[in-house]
Amino acid sequence: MHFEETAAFLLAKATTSHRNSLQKFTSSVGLHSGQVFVMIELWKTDGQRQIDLAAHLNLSPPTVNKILGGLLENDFVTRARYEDDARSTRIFLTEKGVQVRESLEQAWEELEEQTLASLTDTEALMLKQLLQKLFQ
Amino acid sequence: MHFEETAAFLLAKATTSHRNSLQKFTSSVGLHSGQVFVMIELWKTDGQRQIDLAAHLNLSPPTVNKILGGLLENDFVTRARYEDDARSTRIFLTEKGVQVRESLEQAWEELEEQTLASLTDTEALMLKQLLQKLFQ
DNA sequence: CTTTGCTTATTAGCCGGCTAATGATAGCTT
DNA sequence: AAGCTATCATTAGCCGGCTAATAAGCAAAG
Repeated sequence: MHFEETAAFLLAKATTSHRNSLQKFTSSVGLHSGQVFVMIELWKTDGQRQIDLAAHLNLSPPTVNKILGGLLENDFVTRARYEDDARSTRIFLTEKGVQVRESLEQAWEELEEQTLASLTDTEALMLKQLLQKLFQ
Repeated sequence: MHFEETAAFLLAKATTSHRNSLQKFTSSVGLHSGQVFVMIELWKTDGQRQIDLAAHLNLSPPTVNKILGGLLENDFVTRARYEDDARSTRIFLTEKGVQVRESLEQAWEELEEQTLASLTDTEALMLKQLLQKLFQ
């Protein structure tokens, strides 16, 4: 069997390589790669509970908790009690957290460009559609 | 900007998800996800130095070193001095390391099937070609 | 033969994932 | 009201990546 030619193999290899690129670009705006996705989710809907963030991000609650620790330390978000349920906390963007979006969008455009550099526009579109279909 | 529609975003999400599937399948044959790629490389060429493994796998030397630690502990590989250079070690498959290949190939087929379940044959082929083009 | 510099392996320590286990709270059943 | 159960956040601990720093050995220049 030629593992190297399977989609499972290629996808796994793509993981590592893409994470390295991602890390480079996000660090230029002061964020770690994992933190970015939490921020994107909060920009969509601010004030979510951790459990909801985890569900929306397709990540485990401990992973979200750990990532939030870093974001809290660096003042990108704050925690607040959930009024109706003492078990939960709600996560809110700080001013800094709101403002970093613009820098990230710029970095993201460069990342996207670099990611797709080896593909034609048609291929890029196909890739996006296929990825969406794979893990919707 | 809609991050969710970029290839960079979709790739990051897809690969995380894929790693979880991968882990499930490889653990069924007693290997961790990262160890699999080292084994695949050794099945291609046994007796490589760590530095060459790292280069072929596109991983950092410390990462390879750490993964080999686990493989050594579980008797999938052994270390031997490199005759011509005392700095290097060569990594060799054990009998167990050779034999686990068959089990992994079976598990890998299932993984591949599950990975591509939502795609047609044509789409699967396109995906593989695009990934190969992206990270060759 | 010594010194300087490069290469290899390793260690330490970080982030991003995960599972399993805890503790606190909410809520439902009785 | 009491007790069981489910839910949420958190902690501990693991693997897979990485960079930076260390130690050891090789090799070439002087």
